[in-house]
Formats: sequence, C-alpha cells, structure tokens
Amino acid sequence: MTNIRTVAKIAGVSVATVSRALSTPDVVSDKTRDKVQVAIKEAGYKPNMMARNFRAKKSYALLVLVPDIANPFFSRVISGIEEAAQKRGYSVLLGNTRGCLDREREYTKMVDSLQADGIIQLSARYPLDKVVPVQELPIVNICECFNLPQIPQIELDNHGAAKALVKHLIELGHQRISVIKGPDDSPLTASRLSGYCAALEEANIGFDEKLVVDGDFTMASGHSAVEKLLARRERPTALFCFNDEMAIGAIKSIKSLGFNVPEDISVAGFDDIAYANYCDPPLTTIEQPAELFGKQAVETLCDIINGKAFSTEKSTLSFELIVRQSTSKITI
Amino acid sequence: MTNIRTVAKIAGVSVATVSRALSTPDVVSDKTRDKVQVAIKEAGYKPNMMARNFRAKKSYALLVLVPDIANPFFSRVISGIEEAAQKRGYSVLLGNTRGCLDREREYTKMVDSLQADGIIQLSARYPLDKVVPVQELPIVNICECFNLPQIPQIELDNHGAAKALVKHLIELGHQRISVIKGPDDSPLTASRLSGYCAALEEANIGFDEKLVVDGDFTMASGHSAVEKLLARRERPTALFCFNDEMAIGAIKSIKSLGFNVPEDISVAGFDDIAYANYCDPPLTTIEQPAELFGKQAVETLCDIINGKAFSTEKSTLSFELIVRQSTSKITI
DNA sequence: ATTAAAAATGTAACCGGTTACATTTGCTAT
DNA sequence: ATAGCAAATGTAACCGGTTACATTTTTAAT
Repeated sequence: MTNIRTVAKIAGVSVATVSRALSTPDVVSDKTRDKVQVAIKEAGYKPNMMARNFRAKKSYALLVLVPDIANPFFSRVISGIEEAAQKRGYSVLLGNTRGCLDREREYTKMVDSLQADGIIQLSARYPLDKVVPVQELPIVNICECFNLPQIPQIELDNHGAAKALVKHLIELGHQRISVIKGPDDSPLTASRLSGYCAALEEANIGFDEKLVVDGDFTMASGHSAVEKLLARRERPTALFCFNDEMAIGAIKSIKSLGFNVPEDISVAGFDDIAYANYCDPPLTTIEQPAELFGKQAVETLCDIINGKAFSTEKSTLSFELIVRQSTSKITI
Repeated sequence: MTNIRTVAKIAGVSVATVSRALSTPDVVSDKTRDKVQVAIKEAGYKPNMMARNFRAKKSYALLVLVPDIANPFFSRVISGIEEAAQKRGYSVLLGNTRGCLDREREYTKMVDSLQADGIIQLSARYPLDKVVPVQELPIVNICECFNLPQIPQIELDNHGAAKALVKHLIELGHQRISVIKGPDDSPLTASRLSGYCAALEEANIGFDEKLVVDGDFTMASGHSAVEKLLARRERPTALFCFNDEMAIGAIKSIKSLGFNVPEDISVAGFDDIAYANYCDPPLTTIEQPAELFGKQAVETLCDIINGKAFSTEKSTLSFELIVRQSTSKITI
C-alpha cells in the first residue's frame, strides 16, 4: 500500500508538503503542487481516510437508529438523512434496532468508541440510563420524541395534524369517530389523541373511550382492530387510524365485513406513504415532510458535533392534510 | 480522553499488557487481568476503535449501495444485511445511489480509502471502468446482477419464477397475457421476460410483442401502462407486472377504467411486498427471500474480505408462488 | 537445588496521516 | 547589496492502539 511517505519520496519533498498539497493546497507553491500531483498519480496513491480520521479524532460518520428500516415512512426519512449527510461529507451508519433497547445501547457505544460522531434517533427512547449533555453524546431525536428538554428534537405538529384531520371528518358530518391509536408508550399516541380530543371538544362532541381501540402501527393490527369495532351495536361512521398502514389494514377488514369505504364508514390515515394514493379508495391522510426530517436532523447534529450554536428548542414541522376518497360526507 | 497508556499507568503495567488483557485475555494472568479491569473502570476507559481499526487496516464496515432505499423490497434486503453484519461485528454504511453512476463511483472510493471493507451492490452496474479482482475491490452483487463471471452474485431464479407465474395464469385459462416489464437495461427484465416466453412456448401460445409494454418499477408507470393496454381493441385477459408496485398501479388504473380484477382481467406482481396482501384484491405474486439475500451477501463478502474461499458461481435463491385473489379462471 | 521450558510481561517500533515549530527560500524596500 | 519579512518547506512528534521481540517470572523436571 502506497502511503504519503512513498509519494513524498517520489516527488522529492517532505511528507508534510504532500499532506499540505492535499488538505491545504493554497499554502503550497504551484510548482510543488504539480510535482506532488504527478507523484500521487505515479504511485497510485489513495489517502487512507482511517488514518486521517483517527488523527482528527472524528469518524465523519453519523449513526441512524431506526426501529424498523422497512417502514416506508422511516425509509424516506433515512433517504433524506443520507442525502444531507453526503453533502456535508459524512457517511451514514445504519442501526436497525427493532425497538430493542439492548440494540440501541449497543449501537450507542459506537460514539464512545469513535466509530460514529453522533446519533440520529428515530424513536422515543433515550438510549442511556441517565441523560448526558449532547456535547458528550451528540444526539438528535426526530419523528417520535422523548421530550427531554436537553436534547434537540424535531417533530411534526402531531396534535395539530390530528386535530385538522378530525376537524375534516366533523365537517363532513361525522360525530361518532373511532380511533385506532398506537402503542401507549409512544408519544405519538398521546399527541395525536390529544389532537383528536381537541377537535371533538371544539365541536362539542363528547369523548367516548369505547371508540378508541389499540393498534401497533402494523397493517395486521389495523385489520384486527376493526373487527372488534364493527361488531358493536352502534358503529362509528368514521375511523381515524394513527398511521396509513393501520388504515390500509382497516380498509381491508371493513370491506371483508361487507361494508363500503367511505359510504358506510370513512377512513383516514397518517403519514401519506406512497401507497396511500394507490389503495382503494385512495386514503385521506396527513402528509409529513419525511425527507425534511432527515435533512434538518443532519444539520442540527452536525452543528452539535462541530461545536456550533444550536437550538435545544423542539423544532416543529408542518403537515398537510391530504383529502382523498376514503372520507366523505356522512350518509344517513 | 483516557487512553490505554493512562490505564496502564493506573494498573501499574505496560500498555502491551493492557492491550492483551482486552484483545487476548487468555495470555494474561488472572491477577493482572483483574488489575487492568479495575484500572479501566477507574479511568472510565473506552477503547478507541478508530485507532484499533486503523492499526488493523480494516474498517469493519460494509457499504451497501442501493438504488432506492425507500423501495420496500430493498428495505427488507438491507434489514437482512444489517442483522447479519451486526452478528459478525461489522457495521453497515448506507449509500443511496438513486441509480446514479457518479454516486456509485463516489461511494466505491470508500473502499480505496479504507472507510469500508467491501461493497454489497443491489443493482446491476459494476461501478468501475474495468473489472478488477474481488480481492482488490471486495464486492458482492445481489438481487439484480450484472453477470460478470469474476464477481460473486446472488440472484433469484427470475426466469423460473416468471415462468411459474405465467404457467399459473395459463392454467387458469389465460391466453392473452400482457406484461408490464421493467427498464430494458435491467437484467431482471430480460430474465423475467424469458421466463414469460418459456411458459408461453410450453403451452404453444404465440408470443405477441404488442402485449408487452414498458414500465419502470414505479406505481405510476404501472398505472399509465395500463391505459395504453386497455385502449386496444383486443384486450388481454391477464397482466403480469414485473413488480408489485406496478401491479398495484395497474390495478388502480384498471378499476378506474371500469373493469374488475380479476373478473375482467387477472393481475399478478412480483416480490410480495407487505402491501401485496392488503391491496384489493390481494395480489398474486412471487415471494422473494429478501432478508436471505442480505444474509448471504454478508457471508460471502466477509469470506472475501477475510481471504477465505468463496464461490464465484452465481448463487440462485428459490422463490415461492403466492396465489391470492387478483388472479382467477378466465370467464367468457 | 538447578536447569530448562513455558508463561507472563515489558520495550519500543509501527500503522499513515497532521501539524507545531524550525528552517530555508523568495521577494520587497532601502 | 542587504536587511527584513512573508511564503514555502522540512523535521519530527503525535494520535491510540497492536505486536514482534526481549526480558523476567513461574512452573516443571531432574
């Protein structure tokens, strides 16, 4: 393996000059720079980034901790992360945690051992036993936040989005609006539920806890939740699922029970995954700026890593209500 | 930052002993090992992996080059890669190439600069101008292969899968079977098309090139392809799409034109993405062992990296035909 | 008790860059 | 021509581990 010393020998200069010709070419004379370039070509020299990074005590790698990389929403976020990271000269390390705390902890050690400069976490669990300053463990928490004031967080206006969606349903005449929520340990569940309640309250509709059923963000859970819901005497006329997958599962279930969407029951989701526009009927949902989550996370994390000023205020991104054909005016 | 020398001083031993206590504990006496452990705890020492890897000239990172991380099939493959890599002590670097050759080339340099030990490529383009031995650029090509005999490749039996699927359609009585193929520069297109032809030939059905239309693996392309297809005088009775996304787009289009699936036209896809079981009607398709692709790729790549024996034979994985409700007996 | 062999430990070079500091070279002004 | 300064280059230490080789300690055998 040719190294910088080989190049120096060929060019007839010192290793320092070769190093400078590469990293700070402006301080090297034109003549010398050319000599070095020729020598580099002749030697077939490729700088050893590990050596460079080791010296600089930086890995130039960002670690992404994601509960499930196969989730289409997370995929888009990661796509945004990758693009932004690449632009800034960082590489992206992938950590699929499957929601498992052990794996999160394990991956977090990569920062201690200088294998990653920082972490972007896409789920709501702080990976250490106690919170340390972000300078010590550079971390940005996005999409689903654990609400620690010391940690930079980027989140959708989940309350506002849920409220807007439910308001849309109410405007269509719906009063009995069911919810398939997420797991109770997810902060998304709480904020979307509060948005739901807020919309009901504004319209003077009473909250009925029997209309709220559990889900876990999978299509299968949406499917099974509906069976309970429609077995009841008094059926809801609309159904708000806390993500698109559950809505898709719910629609399948509703149809197989002999009902129609939206004629018998309106269904709405959350996320606007690619498929939402292709299901039958196309899904009314909330669009999230997935790639923007990734981009902002990278920018904030890089600021932290490089000791720049950054805000510990939670950053809130805006949503868009996408009305498609899965919701319609109530028909009696 | 506490380093190995600090620990050595505290423990009252040499740096070599500390290093050995960590990497080859069996050659260190019990007493010394304990002393070192205590010193490590006292110093709060975390080994610097960059230094270790630098010395070993190995990054212990595998680079995954994927054309589109948001593709649900690729997501599953990556999930399999991540799991297998983690088990073997490798981390996973993500390179989203968006099918762009420049980005592939750029990422490939990470191996030259020792930022990655090898590459798993999920698309069919060799990233260098000319092929070099895998020992020089450790690379494994999976899912969609460029057919270079020197490069280890793992692929589905695409010909056999397409043939089995078309045979299934023929057995249901279909004779006019349309195809929405992929881009012509993808080897998947050729092998799946040849499987289609083989099935037709076995059934003595003539090949009609007017039944084959272009697609690009997106839902939108499946949607628009159908419009051309059904505008014709003599409609096909079945449609084989080269992936599930296009099939989903096609189904939407078919329905919006007033036809029913499968009564008027049977539709089949390829990949068995999670959604295939939840669309309406559920999609007949080919299941690919996505995670297994990832696992085998990691194993082969690690063998190459570590100089072990490996096969340059193309490895072929088996598929499964999943018959759901989007295909049915022809009705006339 | 003595010695040989084995086990444990220490010393120091090494990996391939970067960079503080020292030195040399080139340029300008008198 | 020469001092004075800036620009260019060189020397060598340093980053934090690993490991070949040398040395010391322990164990086993006579």
